[in-house]
Amino acid sequence: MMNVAAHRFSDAGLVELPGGAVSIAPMLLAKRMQAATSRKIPANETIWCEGDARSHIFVVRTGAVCLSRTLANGRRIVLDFAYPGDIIGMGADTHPCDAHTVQLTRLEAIPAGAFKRAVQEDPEFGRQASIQVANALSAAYQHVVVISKLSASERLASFLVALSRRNEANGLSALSVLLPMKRLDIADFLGLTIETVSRTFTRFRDAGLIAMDQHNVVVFRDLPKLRSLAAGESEDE
Amino acid sequence: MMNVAAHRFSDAGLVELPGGAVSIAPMLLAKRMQAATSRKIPANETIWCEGDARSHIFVVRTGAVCLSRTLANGRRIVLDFAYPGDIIGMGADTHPCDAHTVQLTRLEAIPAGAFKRAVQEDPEFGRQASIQVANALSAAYQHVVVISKLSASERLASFLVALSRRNEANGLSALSVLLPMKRLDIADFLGLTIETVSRTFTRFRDAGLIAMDQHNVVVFRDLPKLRSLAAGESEDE
DNA sequence: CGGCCGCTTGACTATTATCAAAGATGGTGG
DNA sequence: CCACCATCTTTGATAATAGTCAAGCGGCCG
Repeated sequence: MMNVAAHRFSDAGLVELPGGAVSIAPMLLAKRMQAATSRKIPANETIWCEGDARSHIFVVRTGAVCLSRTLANGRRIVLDFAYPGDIIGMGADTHPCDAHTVQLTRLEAIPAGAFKRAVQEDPEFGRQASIQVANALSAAYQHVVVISKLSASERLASFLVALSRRNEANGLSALSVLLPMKRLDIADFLGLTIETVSRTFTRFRDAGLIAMDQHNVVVFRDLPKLRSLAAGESEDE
Repeated sequence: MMNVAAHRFSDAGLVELPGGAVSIAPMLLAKRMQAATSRKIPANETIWCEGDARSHIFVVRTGAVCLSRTLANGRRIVLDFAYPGDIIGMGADTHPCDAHTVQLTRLEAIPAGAFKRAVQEDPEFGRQASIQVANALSAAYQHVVVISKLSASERLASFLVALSRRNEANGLSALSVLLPMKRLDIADFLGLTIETVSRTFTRFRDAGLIAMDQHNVVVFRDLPKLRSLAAGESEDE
């Protein structure tokens, strides 16, 4: 239903995904935990850069991570956000994107070699990986849809609804969401500018679709309408 | 370097990919050919629809296939084009997109069951699949970049340059390309309208970047400039 | 030969980006 | 604890790019 690529939980245990974030079931993860070390990273810190050699696979424990690419002339694109439970840094030998924290974040770092070995030794592990990547690819396609065919309002609605659904999947309320990232990150994820994102938030508020006490807490006042917007079912067409 | 997702050849033999197209090495394909039947399909014919149960995996032999999604209100997005050598229709049990021919196309149809069995029986087969999907995901990310941050000219340049590189990879000239698909397909792939695509072709022609005798044959007159455009290195920034 | 389909071109509109500046917010040090 | 500063967000005015609406052109097929 949305663009936040990796935030789909599955009954599978595994994972693999070049640059994107993937969910991992606790038990299978636990099997590999002996090799992992924990790292605590402040907000707005770079975890790796595009082109860096991949040394570790990271599991997000707390906080949030932003995965992005930057073009020659400085234009930046956010490809995905990773939240607790997501795993990031898999795939090719060199990272295809930058990764930075958007708030204080705790990561488990699993050496790339150990992870690779685990995938090779356990065929089921590898099979589940394929499924996860296929899901991530579906999500990336959905991101293409959102960016290429939805208006500013529809894009922001789609972003908020995805966060709402994620809350729901985690047993939290679907009626409010926290926005750990900055407006710039949201804008670059949705292919908009910070001004347009800000104005759209204001319009949503004025239209009674959401309420915002602080600018990183959104309370939904008309979730059905937002969902309809997110699906591109707007009246104008 | 581009968005035409599946058009990356690798030394791997395999494949897997929800909706997208993937290249397959001739030899490994041959091993499975006994189960395949050939189909010849006219232009503008639907191969499958979004939501259909997946019955076969198809290998494109000649022609070209367009993979697309359509939103509730009719807006359409082209996710990928598939050319000879590409394999389409893998992934989930139901197709996540529509597929239609853009010209007379010959397909090899491999029953889904036979394909699945082959993947399960041969671990290396499955491992290569993961790699292919990872590549497809990288390409999808690149598509996101193109659509969210490039101007109309840059998007079209990126499309043309990708076709040029594909020719090159196939031992053909990089200096001209054929466009088997309609303007609408190009527009929906690049997140533009047919009018904008048409105007951009005209501007490229007027600027001496390309020559076009027929509207489906493009001859490059300034490939370096086009490549620079495609990379988003335009002077205006 | 005629009609249809797809491509091109033109005039105008609209959405979003850009440029600019004024509030918030949060953290730091006095 | 408060004040200040840097950073982020919001708001406003204007501009530019691409979309929309409309019409004309051209080739292809019946």
